[in-house]
Amino acid sequence: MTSAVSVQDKKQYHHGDLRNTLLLAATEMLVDGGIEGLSLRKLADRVGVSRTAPYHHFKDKSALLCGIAQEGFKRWQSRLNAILDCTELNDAEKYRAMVKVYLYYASENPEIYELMFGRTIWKSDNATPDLKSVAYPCFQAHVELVRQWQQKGILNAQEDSLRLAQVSWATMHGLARLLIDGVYADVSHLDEMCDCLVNSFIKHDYQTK
Amino acid sequence: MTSAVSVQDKKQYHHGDLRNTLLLAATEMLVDGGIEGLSLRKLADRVGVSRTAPYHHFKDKSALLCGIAQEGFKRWQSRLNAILDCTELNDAEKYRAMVKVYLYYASENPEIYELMFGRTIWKSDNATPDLKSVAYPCFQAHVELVRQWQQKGILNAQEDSLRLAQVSWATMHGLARLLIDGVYADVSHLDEMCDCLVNSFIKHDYQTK
DNA sequence: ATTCACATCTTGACAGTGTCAACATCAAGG
DNA sequence: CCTTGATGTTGACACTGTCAAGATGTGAAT
Repeated sequence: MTSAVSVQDKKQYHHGDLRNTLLLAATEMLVDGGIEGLSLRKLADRVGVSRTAPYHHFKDKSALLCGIAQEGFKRWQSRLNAILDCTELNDAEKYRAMVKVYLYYASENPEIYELMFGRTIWKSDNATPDLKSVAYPCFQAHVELVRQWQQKGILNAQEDSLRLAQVSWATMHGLARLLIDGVYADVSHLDEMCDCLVNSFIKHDYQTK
Repeated sequence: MTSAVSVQDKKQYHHGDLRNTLLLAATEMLVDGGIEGLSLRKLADRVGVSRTAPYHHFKDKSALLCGIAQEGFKRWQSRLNAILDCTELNDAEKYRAMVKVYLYYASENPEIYELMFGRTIWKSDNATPDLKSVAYPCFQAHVELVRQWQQKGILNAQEDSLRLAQVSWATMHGLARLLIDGVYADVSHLDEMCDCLVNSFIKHDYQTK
């Protein structure tokens, strides 16, 4: 019985799981307080560790934010897969469902969404290689989806798949930004806007709405 | 001839036109250096005035940024009007032209665009009343345009005008953000993306491309 | 013309930030 | 055992936005 109470009671010099603890606490602080309100010093304080301790786990503040964004991508991807794997939906319904889930995810996690796709990380190439290795395939998968939907006659097959993927993503992205930043749109009519979006891209035969 | 040389030579205690000078210099600093690189202190230094002088002309940093954004809205509106007033374009061509000019304006003035529509100002309601009085009518005008295009059969008349205005604006906005922030799109295929965007919204009879 | 009020500009100060350098502590392996 | 490297700590620096108090000039009213 060398140290029976050490796990809980003893304040240990080495934290043991600081990296994860930081990511978790930072995400919490992000939810209430926003990116602007998140400082490394307050974060360290909250976790009960010195100001510069985080620097042994993240190169700089930007790297920490990339870590949070990464987690955001994973959660989005699992939500997306849940839709694509759903056997009760046909392809057109899957497209509509994807759009709605995308926008609900964005409006429910505005700060994380900002990190995933905002200038904070991407402008001036602050993105970690790790983050890129999640973010890029995420879009590649969308391009592939668009291609399939085009083949099935749901999306306009005359357009180049990559361009259509960029434009359709941009529409979701733009709507998400307008909602999150509170410019020209708010969540009160989110469903209607989603339907309007889907109807604009989907071929008329499938506009079951 | 009381003070013939005073305008240029004398370093005066009172600047005389500080507000405009600040706006101008800040815009310059914004172009090279980005929002992150613009600090009130560096700005004041550059203009040759003390740190806190700007506070007599702008309530805080945010108010200064609002001033720049306001100027951005004015310039965008004049560009838009130039298109709408052009007699050589039919209505469908005007829509296509608007989209292109919007995206070129955004990609040519990324930092100003960020101020006009980005979270820096709009998140947490930092926008000046003055700014709002330019930004809101700007969207109202877009709604009205959409309504007219619907009546002329260019845009889908079955959709609610407001929703369609939000979604179509969101598409331009989203594309602009992807371009500016360097996520999933770059300017090298801007024209193609614009055409793809227009084709997605415009009725088939008018897709002259 | 003098005075008074006000707009404008200044210096000083404060709390906060990210990050580097130097040092302390501890776990693990030769 | 003792060295090595991962991890945590304190001190320091330069930078930020912003407030308070005082200096300076301008214009209007007396």
